[in-house]
Amino acid sequence: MEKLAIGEVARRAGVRTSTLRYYEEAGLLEAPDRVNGRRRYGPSVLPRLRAIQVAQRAGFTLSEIRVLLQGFAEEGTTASARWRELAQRKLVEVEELIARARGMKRLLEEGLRCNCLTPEQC
Amino acid sequence: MEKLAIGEVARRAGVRTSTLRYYEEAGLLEAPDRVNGRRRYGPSVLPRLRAIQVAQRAGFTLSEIRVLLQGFAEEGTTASARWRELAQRKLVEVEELIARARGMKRLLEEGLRCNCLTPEQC
DNA sequence: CTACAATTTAAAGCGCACTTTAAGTCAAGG
DNA sequence: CCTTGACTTAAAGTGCGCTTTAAATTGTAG
Repeated sequence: MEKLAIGEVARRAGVRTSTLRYYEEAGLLEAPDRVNGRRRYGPSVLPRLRAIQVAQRAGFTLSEIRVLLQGFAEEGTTASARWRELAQRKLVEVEELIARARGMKRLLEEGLRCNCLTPEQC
Repeated sequence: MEKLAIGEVARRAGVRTSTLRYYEEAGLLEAPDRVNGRRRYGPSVLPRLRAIQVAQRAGFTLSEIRVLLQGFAEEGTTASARWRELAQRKLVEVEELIARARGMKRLLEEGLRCNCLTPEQC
């Protein structure tokens, strides 16, 4: 039997059981089978969780990831087309984030070079 | 008379009146004088608000900014020494942020180059 | 059999930076 | 006089991604 209990999935994926229930609630994971009321996951949940983690590292929010992982395409839109579109948009956001962070860095370095007594007078 | 009503301060600083009350509550702004129960701000609130905005753009949280703006130094610590210390630490954080964002960017670009059908198989 | 560990649920809590709401006060203008 | 608009307060709400709590139930080991 390759059905995994929630604790086992959590252990293997490196998340908490509460996170798995939360993801289910949030529509990121399908509701798994139940045995005596307990969740029993098929092994495919593990790559799915890895995909979620990768997408999170790429800066997607959970609700964006939910859209990314949805199986059905709208009118002639494949999953990969949807992914491409979202990734393209996210890339712009991430580039903006980098630009903002560089701005912060410059501000901080300037602030450190400047000899003002308080930031207010700077 | 150079005393400003809260709405005037908000307009000039580009924030909401609720934000000003919130900053007061949070210890970022001193409680101003009152006339008939209404707040009357001296003009020095404007540079202070600008300082807060600059610090926010530099990535400081409000509670860090509160510390930054505190007039009193601990034992032989001047305001600028405290600022330097916090700025130094924040610089490290910002550099980490930039590194993470670059990681995201790489992930996204790789994902866009790859021809997987779904992120799960990628 | 009994104790323990894992599981279940719904609901609340958290940290951040505010915003919104509701109900009330007050001054100036028409 | 009456409306309008700016102001007051305390308390609750927002969005995000979870975590924590409480109380109940079940499977397993000793």
